[in-house]
Amino acid sequence: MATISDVARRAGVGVGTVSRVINNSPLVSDATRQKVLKAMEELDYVPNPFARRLSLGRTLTLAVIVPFFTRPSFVERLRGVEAAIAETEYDLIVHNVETVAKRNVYFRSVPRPERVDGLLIISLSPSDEDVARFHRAGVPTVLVDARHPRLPRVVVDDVAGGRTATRHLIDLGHHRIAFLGDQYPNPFSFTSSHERYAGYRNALEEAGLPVRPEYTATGEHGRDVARELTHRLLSLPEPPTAIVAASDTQALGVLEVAQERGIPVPESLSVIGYDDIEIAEYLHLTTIRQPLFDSGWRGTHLLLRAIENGEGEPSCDLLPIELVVRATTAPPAE
Amino acid sequence: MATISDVARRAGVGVGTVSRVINNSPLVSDATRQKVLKAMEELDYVPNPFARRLSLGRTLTLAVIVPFFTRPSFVERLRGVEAAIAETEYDLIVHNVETVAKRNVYFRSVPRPERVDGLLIISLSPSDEDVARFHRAGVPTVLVDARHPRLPRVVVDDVAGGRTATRHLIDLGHHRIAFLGDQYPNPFSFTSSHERYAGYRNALEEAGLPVRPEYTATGEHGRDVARELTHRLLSLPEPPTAIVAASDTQALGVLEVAQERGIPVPESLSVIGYDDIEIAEYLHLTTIRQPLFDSGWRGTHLLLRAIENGEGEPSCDLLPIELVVRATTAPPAE
DNA sequence: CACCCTTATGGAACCGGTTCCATTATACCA
DNA sequence: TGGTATAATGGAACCGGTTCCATAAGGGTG
Repeated sequence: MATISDVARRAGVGVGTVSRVINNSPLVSDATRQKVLKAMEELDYVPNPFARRLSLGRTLTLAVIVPFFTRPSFVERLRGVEAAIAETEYDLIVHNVETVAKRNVYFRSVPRPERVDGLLIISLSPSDEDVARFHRAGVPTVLVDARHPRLPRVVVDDVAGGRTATRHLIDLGHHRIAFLGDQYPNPFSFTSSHERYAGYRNALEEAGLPVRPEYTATGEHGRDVARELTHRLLSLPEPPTAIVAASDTQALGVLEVAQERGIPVPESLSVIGYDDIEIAEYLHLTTIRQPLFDSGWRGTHLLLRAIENGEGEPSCDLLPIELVVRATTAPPAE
Repeated sequence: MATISDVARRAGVGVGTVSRVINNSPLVSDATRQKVLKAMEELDYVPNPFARRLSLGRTLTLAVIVPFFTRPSFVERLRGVEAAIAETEYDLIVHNVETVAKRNVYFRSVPRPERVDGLLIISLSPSDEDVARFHRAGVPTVLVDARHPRLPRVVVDDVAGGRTATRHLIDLGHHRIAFLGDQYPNPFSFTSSHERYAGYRNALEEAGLPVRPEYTATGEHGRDVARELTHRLLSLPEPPTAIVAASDTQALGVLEVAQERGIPVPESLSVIGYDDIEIAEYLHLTTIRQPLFDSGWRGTHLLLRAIENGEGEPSCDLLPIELVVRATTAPPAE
């Protein structure tokens, strides 16, 4: 591979001049610039990025730590991140977290200034201790779909989302509304389901409806667990006429069980999901849409700005949610 | 940040010795090793990876070029890649391709020895010219779900998959079987749909059934286009009693249209998909399962081996496919 | 014409590691 | 006891860039 001094020799100039051409310095005459560009072309020269980074003292690398990057909602966020980074000179390294141990390892080993210029964390809320470490390391860090008062973040208002979903059912005339979500606390400290639950409670209270404890069903995230929970809810002496699911995936479990038990949706049971993943449209699932791609995109821009200008006061971008009414919600039977 | 000479100074040794400790050289006495480890601990020292790479002359980085990394089947392959790399000291850089222009840019700029130690290409078949360039650059390259005679690759036998799917329908008693897939040639040179089509034809011919041109419907990949194509097939004077779809996504489009037109599945129309993505199980879709995660995993190991031992004769790993019979296929009505 | 300022340029020093070579200390052997 | 192989160590050179500093050439001014 050709190096910068090969180019310098061929063009009959010094290495400093070649470097200046590479970095578009105005301190090069046009004639010289042409000579150098010609030599670079002839040698098929591309600067060694690692030498460049070492010398610049910047890594030109961003890392993202993301849990379960196969789940559709995380993939969509990642796509936003990728799209934003593709326009820059940064490389992106993705760290996929599937166990708490892995998360802890990454939280310790990734945010180091000699490793990355910035860190993006998706859907994982770091502890105070973690955040203190990030700050000590001096690595700008941005959260997407996660919270910490001392870090800039892009979030959607999950409380409002839960409230909107529940409100929609109340407006249709439902009184017996159940909530099905992730258990809380959970090993990863995922909070979104819990906040949607808070919104659910708010909406009930605002409408003067009781919050019946037997109508709260939580468990590990996933369709299979959601199925079990649904069976439990529908076997109650007085079963709910509507279910708010904390995610579309869980709503799928509900729909599946309803079908198995011969309960027509939406005639005898209304179901609302959350996320509006691709399959939701196919299934005509009423749901709460959140701007997944956009959250990744904006988080990345927040991070790039923090790297540019220093961190400043941690900002909090609140993205809007949107109710998408399809065919799984309707007024109750009676 | 502490550097290697800070550690050397603190431990009262030379930088060479510290480097030997870092790299587990046996040429360090136990006493010295302990002193150095203690100094590293106290200074919270971690070697600068970029300096290390520059000095080693290896990038310790692998790149993967993957199209549409939100599509479920690609995500699952990527997860296999990620899992294999997480066990090594390599970093992974993901390049997402959504346009032909982007693919061409990545095919030119990514495979450079000063940039990556190895390249993995998923589902994109490079041209002869591309491959010649890869070889000239001296970057070991492995294909997953793509083919080129001069590159090692991990593929599934798409012809066999298409034949198995079609055969299943023939065995059920169908005679009027249509194929719905991607158009070919297409801008990305995706070949899998076309090969599945070849398998479809083989199966028909083996069974002595005619290949009716009006039963071949191809178009851009996606559910919406699949819907249109399905409408066309079902509006034929003699509509098919079964449809082989080249992917689960396209099978979803078929199911959706069948439902809209009030055609019961599988009683009046059998549908079989391909991939066995997560949602297929939920929809009880009969399909061909291919080992997606495993393909990424094995491709990565092939690449690591090629980096270790030099490339040798390009190998071709053929992964098995499997028929998964669920509830969307049955004998024809009459 | 001497002076100063600006523009262009070459090249050494540096980024933080690895590795090779020279040197010293120790052990073993005849 | 001298000689030699071996283990342990320090440090210079190097990887391939960037940047700063010194220097030269040209242009304008009094």
